[in-house]
Amino acid sequence: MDIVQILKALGDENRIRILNILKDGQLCVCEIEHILGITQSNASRHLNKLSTLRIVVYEKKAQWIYYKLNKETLEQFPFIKELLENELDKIDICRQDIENLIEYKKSGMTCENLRDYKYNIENNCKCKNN
Amino acid sequence: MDIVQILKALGDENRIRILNILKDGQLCVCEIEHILGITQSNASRHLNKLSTLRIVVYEKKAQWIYYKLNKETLEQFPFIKELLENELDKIDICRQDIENLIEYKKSGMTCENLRDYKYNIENNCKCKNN
DNA sequence: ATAGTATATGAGTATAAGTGAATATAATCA
DNA sequence: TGATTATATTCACTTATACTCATATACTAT
Repeated sequence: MDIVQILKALGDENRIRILNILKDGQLCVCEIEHILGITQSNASRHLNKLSTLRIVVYEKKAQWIYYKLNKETLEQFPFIKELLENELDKIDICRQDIENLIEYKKSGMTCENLRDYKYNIENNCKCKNN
Repeated sequence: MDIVQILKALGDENRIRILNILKDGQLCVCEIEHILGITQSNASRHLNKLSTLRIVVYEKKAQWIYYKLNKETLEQFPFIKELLENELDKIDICRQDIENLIEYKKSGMTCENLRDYKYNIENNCKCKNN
C-alpha cells in the first residue's frame, strides 16, 4: 500500500472527520452523513476511498453497511494511529463532531429510525408517519 | 497551524522525497534539485509550501538558501516525526534518493561547484571552464 | 412481486494542484 | 558597473480532486 496515497487520503477535512468519529466504534453510512451533515453520495465516496486504501473496513448487516477503522493498517502504519489518537482533538470541527456523535448515541437513535427522525425534523413533526 | 493542510502537504511524492533527504541535515535548493532530479522551479515551489506550513525552515548563506526540517513542528506533531523516521525507508524512490544523497556527499561536491559539475557532465568534459 | 430504503456510482462541473518555460529578484564576483 | 548565479514567481497548461444531482443496485419487508 502506497504511503503517499494514504497521506493524500488523510489530507481531506471530510475524511479526517470520518476517521475521527470512527475512533470509538463502527458507524453506518447514514449515521456518518447525519453526524457530519454531508450528503449521502459524498459520504459514500469518501468511505470508498478510505476503504480502497484499507484505512477502514466495512461489514454488511441487512441493508446497512457499517464502517470501522482497520486495526491492521493502524498497526502497520503507527503514524496514522498517532495522528488519530493525538491530533484530531485539536481540530475544532472534529471536537464538534464528537459532541454530535455523543448526542446521537444518547438520543437512542439508530440507523433504523434515523430517516424518520430527519424527516420529522424537516417537517417539524413529532409523529413517525405524518 | 492546520493539520489537514499539513497532511495535504505531506500527500505529495516530491515533497515526501524532499523531507526524506532533509532528515540527515540541511541542503540548499540546487542540491535538492540535483539529488531528486527535479526542476529548479518545482523544487522551489515545494519548498515554499513546506516552509509556509513551517514543516521546514531555511537559512540564507550568501546566495544560497539552506532548508532543513523544522524541529519545533516535528515536536509539536509527533506523527510527522514518526512518519519521517519509520515510513520513508519503505518507499523505493526514497531509498534511491538517500543513495544519491550519500553518493553526492561522498563526491565532495557542494552547491558551489554543482553547476560546473552538471555543465561538464552534459558536455562530457572534465575541465572546469571548458 | 412491489414498494421502500441504504448504499454506490455515473455524469457534469468547479476548483485545486502540479508542472515546465520563461521571467523577476536578489546576491555575488570580476 | 555589468555579468553571473541562486532562488522565487508568473503564466499557461494539464491533470486530479471534490462536489452535487440523478440514477442504478442491492437488500428488506409487506
